[in-house]
Amino acid sequence: MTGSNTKSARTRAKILDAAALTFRLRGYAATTLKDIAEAADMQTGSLYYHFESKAKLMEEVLDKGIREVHAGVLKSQKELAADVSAEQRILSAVHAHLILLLKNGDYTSTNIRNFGQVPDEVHQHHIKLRKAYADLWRKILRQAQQEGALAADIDLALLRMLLMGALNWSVEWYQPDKTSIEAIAQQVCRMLFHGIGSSRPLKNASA
Amino acid sequence: MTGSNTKSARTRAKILDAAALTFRLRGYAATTLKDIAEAADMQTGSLYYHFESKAKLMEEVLDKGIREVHAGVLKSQKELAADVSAEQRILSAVHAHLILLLKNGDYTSTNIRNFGQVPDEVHQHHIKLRKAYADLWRKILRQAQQEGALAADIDLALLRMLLMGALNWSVEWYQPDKTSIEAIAQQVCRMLFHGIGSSRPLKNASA
DNA sequence: GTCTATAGGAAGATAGAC
DNA sequence: GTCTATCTTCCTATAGAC
Repeated sequence: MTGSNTKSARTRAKILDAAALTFRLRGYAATTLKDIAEAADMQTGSLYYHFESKAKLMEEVLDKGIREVHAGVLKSQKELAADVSAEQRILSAVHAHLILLLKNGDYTSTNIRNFGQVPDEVHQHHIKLRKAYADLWRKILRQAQQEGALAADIDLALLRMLLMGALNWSVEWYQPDKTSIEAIAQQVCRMLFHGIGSSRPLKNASA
Repeated sequence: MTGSNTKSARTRAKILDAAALTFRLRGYAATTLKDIAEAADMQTGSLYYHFESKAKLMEEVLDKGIREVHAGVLKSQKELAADVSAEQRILSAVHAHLILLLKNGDYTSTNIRNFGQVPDEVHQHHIKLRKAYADLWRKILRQAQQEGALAADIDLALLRMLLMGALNWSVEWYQPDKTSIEAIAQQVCRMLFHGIGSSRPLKNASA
């Protein structure tokens, strides 16, 4: 019945939202079910009608976080015209990742911030989805390299991890009222493709 | 008496090491004083002779983590010959940061992984040291730009945060038996300065 | 479906013997 | 300085009324 619109489904969604928010702010262990219940305007005991444990609740939040960012990046790629450059495709993926992380964000950023510190069972359960998302990026980068848009000697695994790190870390510093997400994505890609050194190709490179 | 070699000081250091290790693995909230005591071969109650609370213990671990990486990067800069290029200086700083994070690492990586999720009091206490470390990087990058080694239109604040993100994230993926830290640092700097695009300046650029 | 009440356990911290 | 024992509090989870 996922996604149905019964009252139960709506309450369930409200709890999940509250959990994502609270987990993101405080982390898994430091979040109590009372915190979540308060954020969802309920009593602690009532949560158990919808979720069997704190761990299961976290599992769903983490899963939804990865699914959202995965779907967002995938969509960004499908919406591109067939003939756009590899740089455009990567810019689009970077932008989509940042949007999901920083704007649509409690689920995805809970995922980023807490993945390392959940109970083993939750961690294990979640690994497959993480890998699937990593595979999407592998594919994007590999294609760019095969087309010759990325230098042949770039280590794609290293590049991917550095890029994910640079992007994911933005949850720690991003301020909505400063630079726009789109501007950040553009600058990331410009530095990435053309380098920060003064000898790099100039100006119109990112147009 | 910090750094003295009395028995008390040695026990204190042993507890701190155990705490850094355990906090890094499990996070602040999920770590119990019993965990720390076990890792230090003591009983829980005995910890209180040396530290007044779990929060104070975390404060010291976090402080030591930043101090170590700050000192390491500073040392890397002082040891360079006066005439090395900006790229060399940054490579050296990147390398030092990674070494502290990945090799000498429980204090620094506890810091990276848990900074967002400690009690407010601990967080507040720690902000100054974080800022001082950020200032060191600001200075390194600004100087490189002033010398003309970084393109004039690079946003240094953004660059710094992206770079810290890319480096710090390595605690999540680094495997000691794969690529060496030195090789990672070199590749990071090569991609960073010259870009990943196929049009970038070739080969000897990083020599 | 949501509430109140509470069981059962573990956590941080303290007291006092040695 | 370190131990054992314990206080107090808070948390997850369950039971049963409504």
